[in-house]
Amino acid sequence: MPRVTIAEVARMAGVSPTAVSFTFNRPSELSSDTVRKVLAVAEELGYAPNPHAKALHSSRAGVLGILAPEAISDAFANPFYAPFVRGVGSVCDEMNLSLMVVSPHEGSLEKGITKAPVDGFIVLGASENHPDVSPLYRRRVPFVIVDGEANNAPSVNIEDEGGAYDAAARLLARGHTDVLVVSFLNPRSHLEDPYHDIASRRQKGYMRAFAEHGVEWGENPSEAGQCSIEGGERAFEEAWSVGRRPTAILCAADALAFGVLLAAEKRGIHIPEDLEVVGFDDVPEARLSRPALSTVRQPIREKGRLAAELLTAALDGGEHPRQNITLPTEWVPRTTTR
Amino acid sequence: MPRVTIAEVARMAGVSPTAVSFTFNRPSELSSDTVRKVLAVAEELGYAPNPHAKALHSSRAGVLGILAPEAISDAFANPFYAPFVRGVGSVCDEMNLSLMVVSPHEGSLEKGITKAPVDGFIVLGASENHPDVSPLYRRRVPFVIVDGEANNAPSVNIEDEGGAYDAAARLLARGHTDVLVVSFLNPRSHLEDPYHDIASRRQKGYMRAFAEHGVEWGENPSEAGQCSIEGGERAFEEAWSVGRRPTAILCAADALAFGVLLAAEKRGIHIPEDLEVVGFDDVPEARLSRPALSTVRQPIREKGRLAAELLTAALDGGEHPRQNITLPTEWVPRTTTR
DNA sequence: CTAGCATACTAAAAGCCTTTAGTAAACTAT
DNA sequence: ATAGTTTACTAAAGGCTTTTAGTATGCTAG
Repeated sequence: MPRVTIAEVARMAGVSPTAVSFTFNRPSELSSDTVRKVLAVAEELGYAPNPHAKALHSSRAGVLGILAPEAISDAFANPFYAPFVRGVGSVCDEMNLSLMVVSPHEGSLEKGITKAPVDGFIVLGASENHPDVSPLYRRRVPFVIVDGEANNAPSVNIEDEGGAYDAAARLLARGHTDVLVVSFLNPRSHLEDPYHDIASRRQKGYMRAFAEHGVEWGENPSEAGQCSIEGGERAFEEAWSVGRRPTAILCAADALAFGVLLAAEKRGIHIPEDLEVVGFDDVPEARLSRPALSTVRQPIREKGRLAAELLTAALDGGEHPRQNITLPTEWVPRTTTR
Repeated sequence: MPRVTIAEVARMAGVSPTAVSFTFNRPSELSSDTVRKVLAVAEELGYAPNPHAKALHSSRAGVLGILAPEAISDAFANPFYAPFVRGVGSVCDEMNLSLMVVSPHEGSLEKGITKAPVDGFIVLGASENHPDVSPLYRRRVPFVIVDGEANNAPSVNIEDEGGAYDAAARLLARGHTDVLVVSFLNPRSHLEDPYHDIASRRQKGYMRAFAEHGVEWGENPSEAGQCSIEGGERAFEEAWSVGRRPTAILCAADALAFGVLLAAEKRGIHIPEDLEVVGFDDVPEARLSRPALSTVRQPIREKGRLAAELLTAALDGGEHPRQNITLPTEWVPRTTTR
């Protein structure tokens, strides 16, 4: 039993397929009698235009894609994603679009891209000139870069380096001499220009503060691998097990800081008395954690929202508006610092 | 400048469109020389099969849809979504599918459904016989029900009532006589059979425990509206402002409990000494909260994963395997209870 | 009474791909 | 040398819709 098609509805209603199409798309061209009749038949048969055929013709699927650099199940382990999706989603909600998450297929992001029925992409964590992005250029799929370098495409970034510098400087001003930096690996780092991915940007900020305060960078950073709570726990445990005993920890993401907090508690370490901990992002959970996480706030939802707005603008205008936005960060002191 | 089509590649490579199609889909039918030549031309021109055309023909888009009962930006305010998406995503990752989130368009879920280029839906929080679901039946779009009643379609549920009863009974056993219940409103509740949506199921469990312990149900529940941290804060504030002074609070979702915790702290209330708090779900944040949330665990990722597996099975088999799974819940005592 | 114009509708093309059925050439077996 | 098979490829149909260009009807205006 195949799907009901426009032809069947047309036949049953005694009109042409065109009339059925008009009923749904431009009812003003038809007499109201005809519209009523067609709608009745469509309702009875359970007909609705095939979205694929529609998209094929109009090359508008009504879908915004988020291009994630990692597997979906890994991505949403990072608490950054939920508020970001909320931001993108708020635009989708208003414009009646759907939201699609695309990740590498068989290890190849290009395959994921070419198979995805979307109108445009929000590219997360890759620069414009990244190999993974070039298929988008060549296929003329509109896109917006988020957390990556861009000169020709629109982009949304935050003050990664400045925010990190500020947090580190405040910490070091309290006289710490052994500070552990816990960082994560960009899933695309083997290809990425190291100065453009956000982990590197933040690290650069930390290093500048270290240098200014005459604190040795030393063995830093401890690599957590994936940006998740578990990653933070592992990084802490690893550093501790090789005898590292810092008096403060700078985490390049809140997710890592949560892991550090959990692991430190397990070791009976008092925070912030014995150990100060600082995060980055200010995800919604930061104010819930125990103790509440001092961190660098970036406006995550705003970022998602702006990215979606730039994308829809590019979609409508046909032209990339080439707008490169950098959002400010803000120091948020809570109770993991003194 | 239009997109590169199969015809153009064929012309440039000096072969038929069929040969180009075979190059991508059934290369074994072609000599390796031809495949190489076509691939070279395709690469040069930046060609990839148009996903809409492909989906139109094969009626396989390679996309799993999650049908959310609420706006995307509201949905992801509930910390339940991230782990659920991780579960669904793990199947997508393995099978090279993308994941789409569909919410009501112009207030109508049916519009969202008919416009979405997906192969099947995971329906969240609606029963099989819900009006929003009937378009799926009629269009013969495969779907799986999650957190809703189903007899003909496959479904995944948890022991909502049993888990809630257990949590409430443990609490009441400690002699509380004034217990506030904070619940949320199902976004579809105006249409939903009240005994099938999860808030009602959980409430039923609470009520049973109240009755067994001879505790009055009274003014309960306090409605938080949206299932979010902010909703929990509001519900707490509202109850407090009308003079309610319970010694324990049962929250129908962890998100609400987090809000309660935050609001209680603001009022200087000590937890668990002055007030015990219990959640439901055991979202990842529960072990981070301050104090750590005692709650009823449901295997959220597992639930998402199973739903996706049932859906892909239905997609492949053509037939609904009609499997109705109910997962167990588990009491997780942490430090918001004594 | 005829030219001109809305109105209501339709035929056919376009959009891009996959697949079925089929052809031509080269090879194998007898 | 002939029939049969395999290999490598193509023409054309099919999938479903939207849109453009056009037809038939009835109406208005001069």
